[in-house]
Amino acid sequence: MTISKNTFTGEYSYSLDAKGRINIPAKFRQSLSKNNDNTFVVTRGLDACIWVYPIIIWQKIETELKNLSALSAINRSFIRNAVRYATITPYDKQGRILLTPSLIQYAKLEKEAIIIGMVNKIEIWNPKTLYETDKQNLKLDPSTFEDLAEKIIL
Amino acid sequence: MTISKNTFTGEYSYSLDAKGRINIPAKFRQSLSKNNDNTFVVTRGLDACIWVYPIIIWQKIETELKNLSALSAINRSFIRNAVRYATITPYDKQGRILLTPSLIQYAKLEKEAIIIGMVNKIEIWNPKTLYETDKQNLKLDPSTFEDLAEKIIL
DNA sequence: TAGAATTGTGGGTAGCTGTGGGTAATTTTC
DNA sequence: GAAAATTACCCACAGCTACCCACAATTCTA
Repeated sequence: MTISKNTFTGEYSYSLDAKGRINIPAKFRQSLSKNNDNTFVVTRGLDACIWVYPIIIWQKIETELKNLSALSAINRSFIRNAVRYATITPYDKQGRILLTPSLIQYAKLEKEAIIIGMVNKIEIWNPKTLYETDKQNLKLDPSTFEDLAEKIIL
Repeated sequence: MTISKNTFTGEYSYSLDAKGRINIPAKFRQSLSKNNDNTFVVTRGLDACIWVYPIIIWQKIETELKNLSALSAINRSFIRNAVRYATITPYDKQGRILLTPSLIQYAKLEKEAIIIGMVNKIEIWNPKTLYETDKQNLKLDPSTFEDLAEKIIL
């Protein structure tokens, strides 16, 4: 099989229900390798969104974090945000994961949500916040974008 | 076999059906190497068209994206824009791929569509848009082409 | 040139997906 | 320890998608 596992692409529109559950797109679930045990890890993203990792990938990240120097301020901040709010969440028979109230509040999620595949992780956004963030990003240094694009996009 | 694999040339006219499916020219499918599993990746082009990659080629892009650190906001934004419109699509027994409504809208596709081989990827255009873009490009500074000519031997 | 195979296009349907809600089990509170 | 609140697990169902078949037009072959 050539299709790579634990890799996610595409943008989907889903809805958060009254119980705080949200469906993970079927395509994403099918992309999971079996040793994930139908389980994700959800945590705060560095943007105002929720990050969802296959548990296998998350375990690698944890290992790397242990090796990071605690001296750097950015590392400390990253560890604090990423690890502290991380929750292990298996999905139910319908393919939904349960989000904690804290994460829902952090991402300002309401009923409507955008789910984006980010290659090795998944992002869950409030559509409005995503739109605002997109607008902000246009102001980032365009030459860096072009450098990246020339290197990566064929 | 002399023609190199995963390489596409020529221009074809095909039609998008009511379900959003479009046929990939048989010659293009035959050019695919077997490890593609009859699968393409479709995404937004930089022009108002749809880009179609053999999945093997796309996976190189994915690998590069995975190596970008998520600590940088520019990287995150770049990854998001690069993959958010990308969908993995195997073609059916008749050789058709399924386009998402979002992509169809982006390329302003109607029933008639032009499919162009662009060496390592394929472009799908609305004929009108292609015609307009061609006209625009004639107005570009001819020295741009000369710069390219120095880099690439035709 | 005639027959055979392939190609492009249309449509039907079984099964899956996304969403809502119910109930029993568990935990919390007083 | 009993009542209340929360959680985990189950079922239902409408809408959609993936897959299948059909067929005409074109291309290939002998």
